[in-house]
Amino acid sequence: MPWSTREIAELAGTSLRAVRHYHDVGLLDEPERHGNGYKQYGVAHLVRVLRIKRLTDLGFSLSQITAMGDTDDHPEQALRTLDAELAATIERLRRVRVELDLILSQAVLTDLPPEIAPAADGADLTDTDRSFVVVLSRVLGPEGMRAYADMLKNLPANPDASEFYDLPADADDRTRQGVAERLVPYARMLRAENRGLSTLNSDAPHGARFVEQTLSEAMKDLYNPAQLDVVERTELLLRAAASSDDTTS
Amino acid sequence: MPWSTREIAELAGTSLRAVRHYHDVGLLDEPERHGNGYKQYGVAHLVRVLRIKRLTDLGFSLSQITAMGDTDDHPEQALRTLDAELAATIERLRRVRVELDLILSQAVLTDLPPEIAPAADGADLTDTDRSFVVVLSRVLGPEGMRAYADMLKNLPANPDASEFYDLPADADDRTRQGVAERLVPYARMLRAENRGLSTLNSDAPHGARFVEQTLSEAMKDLYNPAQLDVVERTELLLRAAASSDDTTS
DNA sequence: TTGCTCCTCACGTCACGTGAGGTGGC
DNA sequence: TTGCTCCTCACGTCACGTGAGGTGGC
Repeated sequence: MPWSTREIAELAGTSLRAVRHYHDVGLLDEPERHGNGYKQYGVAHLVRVLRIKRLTDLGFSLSQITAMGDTDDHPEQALRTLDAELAATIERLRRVRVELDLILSQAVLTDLPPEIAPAADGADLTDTDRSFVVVLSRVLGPEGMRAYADMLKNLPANPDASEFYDLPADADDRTRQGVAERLVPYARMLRAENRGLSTLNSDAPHGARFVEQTLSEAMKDLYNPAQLDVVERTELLLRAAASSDDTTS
Repeated sequence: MPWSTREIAELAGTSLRAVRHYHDVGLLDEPERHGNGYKQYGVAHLVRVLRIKRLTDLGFSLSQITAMGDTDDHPEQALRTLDAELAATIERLRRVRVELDLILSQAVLTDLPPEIAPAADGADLTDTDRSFVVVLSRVLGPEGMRAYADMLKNLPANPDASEFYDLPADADDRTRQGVAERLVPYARMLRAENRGLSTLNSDAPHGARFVEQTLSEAMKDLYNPAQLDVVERTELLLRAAASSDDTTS
């Protein structure tokens, strides 16, 4: 007595549905049928299903197996190609694991890119800053990001910064001007450290113009009107100081 | 000016369709729209998409990311679980590669199981035998297969075997009887070697009864009527000899 | 009017899993 | 009649890819 569909499936260590699927895609010939319509599989079918099972277990797709045909000889080229693909996949997964281990060991935030994360660990960033850094990381290239990370590391603690972060949206004119003035020395220092960063803009993935637009967009989203006004005022004060330097020199 | 769908996609290093898919599955809130119906994304959206991108790159599924929610803190348990899964996947792929290398170095047939392949290399099997071995390999467990492989290795070359393999389906009675008689000594030897194999039937995956039915089914498919008849005659001759041993002893 | 970008359906991919609904022999 | 196995549709899965057909501002 020949085997039923369930039986070859079990003999081959696969599923009923898989065997039927192999019929559907033309990988496996349909066997003769009994009077009641039941399929009757023979040894040839079992051998075929076993071969398919071995090849899928190795990682071949059904279309690749179709391409190999029904011959006994092993397709050396296909095996070598698969081997190379497996090697590449393993390498990729290994790298992912290295990154995971890094994240786990440093308790580093998952949304910060790995180059910046260690630096950000030292300087304590607000949520807003963190968002800003995330945007920066995509807008600058990896080179720019390294420069930025360096800057963060060398950044001295700034007592006036919290005054800026805590500034309410409806702060009055005098308050804004005061904060801006106290920020000038700090901003000047940032500028000095910052040279490398601005020149690196040119190798950013999307071009310098795009970088500026994107960052200004990000700032509009992240800071309130009073803070944006303070940034503008600080900018003006810096320029005024620079031009008075020019005239006095 | 806020970002368009294509723009956040590019900023996040993903595709237009992926961003829309994240909306569809509720991973990403839809932003405000412009008068013409165009979506307008802000920094919060970009940060969210970047987070999704990082997590999918690490290997999380979208439903896992959904389960993590929108919080900044990294889900330590999820990261550890993923790490373990990656380790397991890498191990599995490594084992597949070892098997691939074995197949490649030995030029071994892909449809023979690895335990038997080296043995089969020495004894030269016909196509029919190979099919038979493939069936055997599934029907006996790995233990049984090792025993069978041992038997194959110790199998002395048999000059009368080819007479059996070449037997035409319409061979006459006398020819069949002759072949059967010449096979008796060889079959007796096989039986002796074979003890271990028969006792191992009990630990086969499907039970001893199933093993016998399956193998007899395989033989009916693989050998012609004359050959099957010879097998039966050899069997009878062996039994007759055994019982005459009993009476004489 | 011609291009370009945006939009919303909606089907396709891959290797099956999982019922739904019906049949045949005990 | 009840239970079991077999059969054939046919929709679901997962993370999007890929047109199809239409709109709005230059």
